[in-house]
Amino acid sequence: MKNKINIIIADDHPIFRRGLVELISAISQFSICGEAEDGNAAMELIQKQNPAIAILDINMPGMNGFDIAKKVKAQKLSVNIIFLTMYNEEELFNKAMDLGVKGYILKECAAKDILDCVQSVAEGKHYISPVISDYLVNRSLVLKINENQKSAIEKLTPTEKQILQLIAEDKTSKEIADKFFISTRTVDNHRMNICNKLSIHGSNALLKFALENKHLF
Amino acid sequence: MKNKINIIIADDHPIFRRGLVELISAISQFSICGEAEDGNAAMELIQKQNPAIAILDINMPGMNGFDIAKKVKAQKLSVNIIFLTMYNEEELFNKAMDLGVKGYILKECAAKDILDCVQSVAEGKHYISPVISDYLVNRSLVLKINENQKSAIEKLTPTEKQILQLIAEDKTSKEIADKFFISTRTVDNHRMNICNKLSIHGSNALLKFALENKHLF
DNA sequence: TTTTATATGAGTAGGAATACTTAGAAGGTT
DNA sequence: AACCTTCTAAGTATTCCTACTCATATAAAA
Repeated sequence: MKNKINIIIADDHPIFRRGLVELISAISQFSICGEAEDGNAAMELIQKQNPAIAILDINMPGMNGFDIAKKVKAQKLSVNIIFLTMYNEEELFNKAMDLGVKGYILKECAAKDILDCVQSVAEGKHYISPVISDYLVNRSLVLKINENQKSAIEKLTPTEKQILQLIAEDKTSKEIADKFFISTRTVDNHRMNICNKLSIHGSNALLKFALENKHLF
Repeated sequence: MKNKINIIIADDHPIFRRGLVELISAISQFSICGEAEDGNAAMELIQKQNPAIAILDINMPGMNGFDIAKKVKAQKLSVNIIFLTMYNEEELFNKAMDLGVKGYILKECAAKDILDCVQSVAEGKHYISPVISDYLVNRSLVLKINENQKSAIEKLTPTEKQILQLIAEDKTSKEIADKFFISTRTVDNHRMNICNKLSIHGSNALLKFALENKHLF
């Protein structure tokens, strides 16, 4: 391994930090190029050392992990951030994802998990503690809300479904009519029938519905 | 624990299956109510035993894991499915998610991870092997495509951004005008300016853009 | 056989967004 | 002082969609 992966670690618990440093530096591929016990020191380290990865405790004196992630994002620094946290809360996790944090692991995780995380992030991938992967699924699928609509979609006739499909693909009524060699008025009628069956109303209601639910049909 | 959680296990490797059974049945909360070494047997077990959880190998003789998941979905059975697989491929994972599979873990995972997975799924949550959580993030965020548009959004003036925000929230020009006590014509002009800056054209172009990119602003 | 569902087409009305032009007022920049 | 940006506003025209009603043909179902 010629080029080691530079990592900085920030955690205000000395003993935990010590354990983490030893765990990671035991891997020849990784190199700890800095340690910090508060957020401000961590931010300085990131700016000066330009590490590949920064492992940050969320709760720290001075700047917390989120403050650092925001600043990194604003300044477009290249460091990949891993959050290491005690608590398992959906809101914190979602905020972290929005800030582009690459790794999110709980402190209760096994040592192997933490190393896997650093490895994955070093390869440019995300790594999320599996106990919080449920949140991630909630983010990506729209499960609950769409359960009703899902059954409503089943009520549509084949032609109606086809038209809904094309609406989701950004086609106008005229384009759809031309494609099927039918009148735009027919398409209009189908649109209205679909609206009624799905109980949606208002301007561009169908387009909105189609865009938000195209994964369902 | 009065009511144990009933689990069936299907895997065509006897030794692995044996290990899994012992691992899980060691937890008093869990009860193995059936074992199968091929997909058809597994499907029968699910239908007869109505277990809370089915742990399925993807590659099995007869029906594979996906076939079973499809049938379970079609028949609306209440069993929660966990996939246990050797290989780490994004397509398989995405298919599994679409079929409503609750747990997805690699066989290389630690015993603790597998137990955590069963526990999470028993609680109705999802549990995804962290080494594949990257796929999940790719599903939920639209990262790459929107990188260009991200910079374009920066060109908007504060007022324009605010209006774009409200468009994404499903407000009409009139509603936006009323909210800010300005003319709808002013809002119209802002809309047009935004369209020009973002280089988007066509009917309802802004609404489409706003809905697809609301996570960016 | 009567009814129902589906697909087709049209009339009329109005709301909403896009497209393009012009223009005044307020603020800061050079 | 001249210039530029931003926000404000209006005129005019067109396209698209929604809303409601009516009508016909066909095929399936009761």
